[in-house]
Amino acid sequence: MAAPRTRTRIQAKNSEAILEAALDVFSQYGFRGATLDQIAEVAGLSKPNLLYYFPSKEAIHVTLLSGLMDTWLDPLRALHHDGEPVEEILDYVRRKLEMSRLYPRESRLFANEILQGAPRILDQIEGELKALVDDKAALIRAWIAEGRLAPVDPYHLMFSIWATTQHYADFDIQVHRVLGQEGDAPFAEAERFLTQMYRAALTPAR
Amino acid sequence: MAAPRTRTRIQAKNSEAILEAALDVFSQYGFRGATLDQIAEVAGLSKPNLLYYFPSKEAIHVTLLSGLMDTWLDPLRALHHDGEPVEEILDYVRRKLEMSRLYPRESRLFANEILQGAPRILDQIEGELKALVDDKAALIRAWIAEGRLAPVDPYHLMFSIWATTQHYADFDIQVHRVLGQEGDAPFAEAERFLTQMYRAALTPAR
DNA sequence: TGATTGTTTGACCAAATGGTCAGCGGCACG
DNA sequence: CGTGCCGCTGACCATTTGGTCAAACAATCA
Repeated sequence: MAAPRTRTRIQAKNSEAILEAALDVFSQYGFRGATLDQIAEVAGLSKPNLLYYFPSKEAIHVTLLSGLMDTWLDPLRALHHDGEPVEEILDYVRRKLEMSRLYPRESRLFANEILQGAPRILDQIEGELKALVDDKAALIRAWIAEGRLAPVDPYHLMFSIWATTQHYADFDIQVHRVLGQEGDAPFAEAERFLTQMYRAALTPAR
Repeated sequence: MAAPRTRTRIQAKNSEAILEAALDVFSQYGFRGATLDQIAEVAGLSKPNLLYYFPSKEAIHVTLLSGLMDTWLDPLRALHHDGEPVEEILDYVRRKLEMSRLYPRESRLFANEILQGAPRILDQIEGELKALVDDKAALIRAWIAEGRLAPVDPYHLMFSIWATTQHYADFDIQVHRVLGQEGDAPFAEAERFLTQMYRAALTPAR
């Protein structure tokens, strides 16, 4: 829709390069802070050429966000009702943390957008996202009713998982500076900590 | 330093109005996305008048951030070594959550700055913040050594507290839309959830 | 080869943006 | 009451920004 249908190789290559560059720039400066010139430079294209592939700055941004939401929800979709509840949720935490490690720019793009009031993805939040969350909240409530999970508010449980895992992508600079570490070390530590915390909080008393 | 020394009443009033307006605008759009015209309009002053009180856009931003860091660390400073460790930390969580509820703009301003690489507060992060965190981490380690707290990584514990509490300010729109609620209701629920979660995770096995 | 379609760009534009400045008005105080 | 400083503003400026367009250039295929 926003991008021309990817027919030729050139189109495929350049559209990809633009989105890749835009992800870099938007995720760092937010929508209003990013400029087409920056994106063009990172993409190795001229500004008019960008606008040959996308009708506007906003179209690039929207394309990125839409394409992203789907991927972003995958870890939650994979929360299945078979399996041990506590371990299922711990797996979800690990998948979500892995997303932060592998796709920090995507996480920041999201954070930026929501910080600014989510003007371009409110629909998806109230639609897809809410529907999926409601669905999984019901699953969690069922587990709790069966006594297989400590009684916790499923919505705030999910919020806390989002917050703690995305923190390592979004606040990456702070984490590294406070720890005085570099690279992926914090992620390994975070996995241990979060596993331990959520296991303690979710294991039902017996 | 950045603002002229507040001598007269007019200066006090206008400097305050400018910072208040700037907090509004910067916290919503980030530094690059905010404009002086916007700030001036919100403050009810003319743009040249803004620049009579502050030498530049950046000076306003820096003034806000510097003044903020101190307040922001207060809840952590209040973590005392006397008292029951688990309850001390739960109090800290509640204070931090209360900050998010009362000062969401401040939280977003911070989030925006860190998302963008914290160019203007890296020093304070590596200085004040790190020093305070190191100090409190030692306190937590001592509690653990005494067997009064479950053995957890103190740094990642603090990260998780920051993440979960600030989430309710920074991702406020998402929280409200997913819950289908308005107002402060999510904060009351969050307090219950976080208290429960951290109590479970921090209470030592016996 | 030539015609057609797809791709790229330099030059340009209007609007917005951060910032300047000369001067005007008003408040305070001797 | 006058004079001097504080507060304020309209007009202005250079630069940046999103976006346009005609024309040049490349790829493809009959």
